[in-house]
Amino acid sequence: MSEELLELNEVMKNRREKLAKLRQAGIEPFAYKYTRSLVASQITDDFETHEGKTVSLAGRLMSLRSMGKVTFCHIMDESGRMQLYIGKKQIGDEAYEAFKLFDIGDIVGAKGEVFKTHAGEITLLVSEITLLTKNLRPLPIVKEVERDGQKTLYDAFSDTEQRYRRRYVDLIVNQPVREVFVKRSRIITAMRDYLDAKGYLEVETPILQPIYGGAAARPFTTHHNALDLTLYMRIADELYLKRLIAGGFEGVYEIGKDFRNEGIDRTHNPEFTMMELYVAYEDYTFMMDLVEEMVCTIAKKVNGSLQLPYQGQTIDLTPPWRRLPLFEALEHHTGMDLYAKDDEQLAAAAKALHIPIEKGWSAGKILDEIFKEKVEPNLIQPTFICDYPVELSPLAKRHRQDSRLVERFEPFVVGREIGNSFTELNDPLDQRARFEAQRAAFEAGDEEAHQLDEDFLRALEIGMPPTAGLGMGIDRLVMLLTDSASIRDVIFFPTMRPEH
RNA sequence: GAGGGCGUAGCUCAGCUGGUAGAGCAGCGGCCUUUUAAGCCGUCGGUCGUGGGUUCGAUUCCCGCCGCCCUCACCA
Repeated sequence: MSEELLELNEVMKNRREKLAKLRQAGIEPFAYKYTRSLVASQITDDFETHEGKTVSLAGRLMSLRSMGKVTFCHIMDESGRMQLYIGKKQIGDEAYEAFKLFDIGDIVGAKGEVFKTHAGEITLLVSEITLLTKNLRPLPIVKEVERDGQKTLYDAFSDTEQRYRRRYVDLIVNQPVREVFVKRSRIITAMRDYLDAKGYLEVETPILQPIYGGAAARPFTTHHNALDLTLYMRIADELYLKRLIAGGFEGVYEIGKDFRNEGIDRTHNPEFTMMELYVAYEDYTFMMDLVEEMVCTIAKKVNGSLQLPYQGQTIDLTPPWRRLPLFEALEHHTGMDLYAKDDEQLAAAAKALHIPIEKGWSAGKILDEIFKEKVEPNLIQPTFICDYPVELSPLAKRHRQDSRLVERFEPFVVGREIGNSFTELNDPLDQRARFEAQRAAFEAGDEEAHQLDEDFLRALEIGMPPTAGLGMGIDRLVMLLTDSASIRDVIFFPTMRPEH
């Protein structure tokens, strides 16, 4: 403790001294409870009703302006801010002396009468101020001034590293950050409401899995001691949810974290939130309609509009969204017909388009690369790209009109994939063959190839009805609907290296 | 993993071609009973991310390391 004190800066030492002084004066600096009658916005939203009434509020001290015998300050609760007028005359000499030991960052309870100052600000004329929690570590002091309706921030807490590492501070001093996370919560609620209203059942499936599957990705590996067993953090929910469809549920969804052992950037975090939905007796065209309707329902609920600004662009979610077969999209953006071409022909095409590829890449991989370079960046307005090559989609059912393709689509917005969907492969023999092909790819060095899941095949052999499946990246959807540039801005605690 | 940028007081930032650091806010001490980036006077506060090197002398130049951001690669 004494060693720790040596490291404290003066401000922090000072606060601890005040803490001791308060205790000496018989004031407990960490209260047990405070009963408040209202929150700040209830008063500011309806001043007439509350004017002259005595109310009690609780919140964090965000500013202090002492004029001697009178101090003005603002407290902030979850709903907003309220100015307090604290006068020696009103609260008494002894209480005013104690109040001088309060700091910005303290959490207080305030009881008083609602009035408006000469300057016109709704204020609490405090008769009783109670310390609820003493702040021992100074907060960044952000000052906000409004001139001609324009808000200017002074000394904003803006260091991204500090903001992500100390999100609790970020949330206190940066109001827009709080709003993003409130909206995130509302988006997920709206999605759940939509799916529940359709009669689908929300379920939970294992996060720790002995065989990881459902996507092409490298997993996190862990170990169960009692079973002496290697387990993987799931990279997708897919194979378990489809077992549930085989088990007789006709519509199931899960919202939860997936984990992929990959790099971190603006659109990727190692743990991220995914919604997966499976509906029996439907196919991917059904799922396209559903995605359109669901995203629009959510957008209307949380933003009140189908038009939304994203990083300087305007996105219009109004259905119907463009539906574009992959090879048409490729032809449109490259001027080349790339359908049914072999590895060599595609390699030549890539070369002609100045897209670097590596030796030994499969046709699917080259197509994927050309797509990413030439098509994806152009998919600004919502677009369904559909009908992918079969080798890229080992869990999707072959296209009913073209066995080289699968019935699959991915919704794109602002040049970014926000989901993935297909008519699910329910032919266990074809599924086994696809797994075998994946095993071959893995043995050839593709670390992200799917693993063969014998039990999943067993479920398909029992019989899974025709089924439509969907995965949606919740974080990316939240980014879109909150105009956030980085996935870190929509995840409370993004993955970071430890500080020391 | 590669390339680029950044890291100075609690917060936001200055610090030119090397001479051991400044401002505003916050803090502390005053004055002040309707202020609102309150004001005025005074004052405290920094192993300049970290470890080496060059130099009489390094926040400044060089190298290693740590962390963050951006771009690329990998991926959703």
